[in-house]
Amino acid sequence: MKPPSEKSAGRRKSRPSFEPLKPHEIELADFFVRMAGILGVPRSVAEIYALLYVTSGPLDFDHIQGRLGMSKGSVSQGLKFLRDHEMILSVKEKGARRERWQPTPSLAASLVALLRSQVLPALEQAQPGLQRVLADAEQRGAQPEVIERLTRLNRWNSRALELAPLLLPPPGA
Amino acid sequence: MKPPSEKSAGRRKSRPSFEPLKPHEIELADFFVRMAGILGVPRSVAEIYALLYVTSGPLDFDHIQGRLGMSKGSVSQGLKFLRDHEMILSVKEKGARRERWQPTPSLAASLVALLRSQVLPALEQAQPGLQRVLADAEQRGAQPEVIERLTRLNRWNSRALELAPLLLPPPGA
DNA sequence: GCTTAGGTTCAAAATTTATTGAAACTTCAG
DNA sequence: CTGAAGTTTCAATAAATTTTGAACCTAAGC
Repeated sequence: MKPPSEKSAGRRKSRPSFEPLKPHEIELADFFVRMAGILGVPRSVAEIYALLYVTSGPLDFDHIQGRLGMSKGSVSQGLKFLRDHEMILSVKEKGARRERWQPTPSLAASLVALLRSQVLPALEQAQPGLQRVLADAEQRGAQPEVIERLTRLNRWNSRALELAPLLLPPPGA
Repeated sequence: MKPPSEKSAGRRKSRPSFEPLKPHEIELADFFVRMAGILGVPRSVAEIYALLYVTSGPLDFDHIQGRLGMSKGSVSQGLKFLRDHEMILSVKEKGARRERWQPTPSLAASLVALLRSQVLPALEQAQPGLQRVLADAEQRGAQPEVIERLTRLNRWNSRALELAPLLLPPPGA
């Protein structure tokens, strides 16, 4: 028994009216939302990913919006985020107008890309500042204890920057 | 030239009036704040840690509050957080009333403790739910593609839980 | 060229998270 | 026991983040 459809005055575009998430889908979404929360990724993004993850085929914009009951803006931004971090792929069929999305094959790779994009810039930006702080401390004849700490911090930072490209190969490897 | 001190009517307790952070201290604090941000740790906590980190001796409550220009509540909560995550140590001198704080020797260990406390509970809590979602999918005869994904997710989760105690030994190891 | 499906942008509104400060609690010295 | 230093609690407020939705692009088809 289909729902009577929203006041279809003259039947214009047969708005599909999507189903809300089923319990097992909600449960998975919750998992992704919690995990994403640790990295500061917003709920809506995690929900989109989760939906694509439990769905076998690729989904288009309207399906995502409909099933998650989310605004256009959020879907657009969420897809952008996931795209930028290489967590989803577009599977545009030939001759078709709309794009359809599905998760990247490897969730592991996706997470790595995400981490990369969050941590690396911070490390890079910090580099000169940290060096300056250390130099400053040495020059002012700070306590050896403090110098030691700052030195270690600098070493860490440099090493992390050296290692990063190996562990987290940039787009193209 | 000391500041004239706040309306000292009769000189009661010689309120110390702490210096604001110096440029190099601010720079380091910024670094910690940014890094902390990635893990969702609030600014005030990162600032406290940074201050202890660039200071040679241990600091007491009032010094922290004074130099950071922060409310009592924030300092108390911040210290609690850092304590709970084993990132700072109390060095109460014998016969003294107040506690004095300094960073734990190993920043690495501190970070590990922090991660541990954020990630582990999420993984643990997720375990049963994820298994349920997978069982559900199998029972409903979901697409092999989806089953495959959910299986992998479960494997990941279990492995992470097995490995966790090795890499991140719980308090006492 | 026009029209429009399909998406994006972005300022305003809603929500979440962090900070404050006054009151309450604890503990030690006397 | 009393007094007060030292700290914690927590409701109220402030700040930061997320979501929304309506206006605005942009390319495809006619």
